[in-house]
Order: sequence, then C-alpha cells, then structure tokens
Amino acid sequence: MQEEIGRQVVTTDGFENIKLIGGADCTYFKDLVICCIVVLKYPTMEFVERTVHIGKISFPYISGFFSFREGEGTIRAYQKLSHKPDLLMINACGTTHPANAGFASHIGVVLDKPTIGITKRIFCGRAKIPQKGNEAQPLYHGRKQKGWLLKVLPETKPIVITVGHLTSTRSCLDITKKCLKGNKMPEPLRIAHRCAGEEKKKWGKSSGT
DNA sequence: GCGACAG
DNA sequence: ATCTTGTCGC
Repeated sequence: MQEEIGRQVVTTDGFENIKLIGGADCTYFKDLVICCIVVLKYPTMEFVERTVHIGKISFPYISGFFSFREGEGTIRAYQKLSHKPDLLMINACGTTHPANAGFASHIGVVLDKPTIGITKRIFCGRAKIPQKGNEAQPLYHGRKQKGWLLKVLPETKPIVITVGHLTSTRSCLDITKKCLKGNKMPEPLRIAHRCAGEEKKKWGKSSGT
C-alpha cells in the first residue's frame, strides 16, 4: 500500500496563495490516541480553530508505519474542521521514507492536500549538521534532496523539514520559516501539540484518573 | 549477523 | 509517544 501511495506523491507546489495553515499532532493516553488539528491564519499565525478526535489505538508503533497508527484519527479530526487549511503541517516525515510514503506524504495523498513533514530526528536521509542559528542544510535521501535540517535556535538540535505532498524543497523551507515565532517548533505544530496535551488532561479529569 | 529505527 | 531526575535561565 505504501508503494502505491508513494507513487502518487507530487513534489512540486500544488497551491496558489496560502491563507490558512493547519498543524496536526497526536498524543496517547492509556489505550487511546488523541489527534488534534489546529488551523492558523498565514502568515500571521493567528488562531482560527481546533478539532480533536479520540479513538482506540489500533496499530502498534512500528518505525516506518506511522500512517496506520495515527492516520485514521488525524483524518477524522480533519473532517471536523469548519475551515479547511490550504496546507497541512504534520509531525512526521514525508518523502524521506523507504517507500516515499512517510505519514506526511501519505495523508497528503489521501486528503489531496499540500503537506510538509516536520520531525525532531532524521528517519531516512543524510545531511550536514547546521551549526549556526538559522542555518539550513539540505537533506538527501537516495540521490535527491528531499528536505532540510534547520538550526532554528542556537541552543537546540535542528529540526528536520521534509517535503510531504504537493510541496517543493524550496517552499517547505520558506513556509516553515514563516511559521517560526521564536520557538524551536513552527507554530502550527507547537499549538497542535499543546492542544493535544490539553485534551488529554481534560479526558483524564472526566474519566477519573 | 548486528544495529538502528519518524511518533 | 511516556516516564523520571536534574540543571539552566528568564
């Protein structure tokens, strides 16, 4: 299935103007997956809305197969959005995947939506380590560049930016940079992460823990 | 054969 | 991801 998805991935820009950008993140609580999506105005990063979907974990954690663990919940959360974003930022890799089908690319194909994958560690690919603040180094996988390592803050490890779907190496770096507001993680993912944590706390309270 | 391995 | 201990800095 991943090979089939991987063949459908487009690595050129498939968007006009971005007015809304989304960020997706999942957290876990007991046997549940809590998936959260936030939508922000671009490039002001002004909050627009958030949705959540909570479901039972249906697939184990296996590196390389994230889509099957966090995909369903993320898509259900996406369907609940009143304002569909022009581009979605995902907390996972995109085309730096053995089958060209990391979660960011996979969900982009399924939703037919431009996506960018952001991770804290490299899964596939090689790159020089950027040292200076704001320095970016190309990330190669196979023979092509598929993303970047970006040293956002001088005191923290660089983030990994990868092309998801309907985006290019050039645009995924430009867009990610415009989403940075003084923190290591770009706003869509930082806010989505915070929202997921709040939902978990809320759930724990109402179910007695 | 052994180690590494997105969240 | 989650959990835990400890340190640094605004």
